[in-house]
Amino acid sequence: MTSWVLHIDLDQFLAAVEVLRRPELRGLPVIVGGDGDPAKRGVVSTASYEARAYGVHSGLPLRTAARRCPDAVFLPVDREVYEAASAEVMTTLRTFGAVVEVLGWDEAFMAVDGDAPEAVAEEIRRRVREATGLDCSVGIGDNKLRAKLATGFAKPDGVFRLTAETWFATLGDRPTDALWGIGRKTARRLGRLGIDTVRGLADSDPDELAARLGPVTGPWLVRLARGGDSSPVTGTPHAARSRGRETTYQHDLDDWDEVREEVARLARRVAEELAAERRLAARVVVKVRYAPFTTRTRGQVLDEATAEAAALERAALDALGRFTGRRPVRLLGVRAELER
DNA sequence: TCTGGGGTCCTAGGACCC
DNA sequence: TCTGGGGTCCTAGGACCC
Repeated sequence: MTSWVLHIDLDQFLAAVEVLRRPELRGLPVIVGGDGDPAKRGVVSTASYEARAYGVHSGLPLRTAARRCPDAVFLPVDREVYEAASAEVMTTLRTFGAVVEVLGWDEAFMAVDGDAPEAVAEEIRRRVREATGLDCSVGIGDNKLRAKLATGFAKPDGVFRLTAETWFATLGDRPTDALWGIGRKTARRLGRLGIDTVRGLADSDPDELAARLGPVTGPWLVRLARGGDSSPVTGTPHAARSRGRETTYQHDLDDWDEVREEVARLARRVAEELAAERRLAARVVVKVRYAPFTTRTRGQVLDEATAEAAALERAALDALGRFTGRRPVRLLGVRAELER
């Protein structure tokens, strides 16, 4: 009996949920992001396939999206609705009796045994569609990494299998940032070392890369390019290591009294959430993003672990006091690192 | 391209200790 | 007193992902 990993990924999730409750939007370019006003600061969370045809994608500033696709329907992010839809999908996946590892709102891994993973994948897609009205794609792999990457080839609304045998034929000539964990910056660093493709990275010397990119990162990158991944699919959700809140202001704050007030407010909000989850903060980190987008952080260790609002507020304000710059601020954040 | 908000993990450098 | 080397811990920053 063969063991398989399936990676399930909902297609254009946020946009698809919005179309479900407003069927008249079907077939239109739909862009979900920020508070739905493309004139404001914010980015695209999800664009429907119709909107993607205009070059709109996740992470694109809303203003730019509006310029590229002026006829799009812009909608605000509605967390609760997506969380509910996501929960329904995950419940459906659990009806298979396999281990399900949730990876966020719209993704999950499943560990499946047998000789017909494609049949299981199609059955998953059928049940999800029936229960929720949502389409998903399924990647099949002999480990999590290959299953995850397979999904990119399965989309939209399909199934794709990627194994050790087909790895290099499928991905060998692709740029290194096709891999899960390599982004633009790392791809450019690798490029400067003469490594441009997945195959090139796979053929690199792990020790050489360790010396240049770090003792853990170097060898890990080579393993990644070879498709190696021995991490298990785990159903046990792991406890959060940190909890935070941050806000980008529509207009920069230049009054430092207001900055202090906002940091205190964010700290109290984090404290509320910690108390509700019965977790304690060990350290508080304040983040300040100045108007030209330079970001600085300062941390403050707590005398004892706590979820008390007054203590978190005091620590956050202490940390804020250690910032030297008094330039206009576009974002403030407070994050609690939790006691293990 | 005027760039969200929620996270996680790794690295470099300094402090400190023997 | 111009001074080594190794280990460990902490902090700030960076990269990445959804």
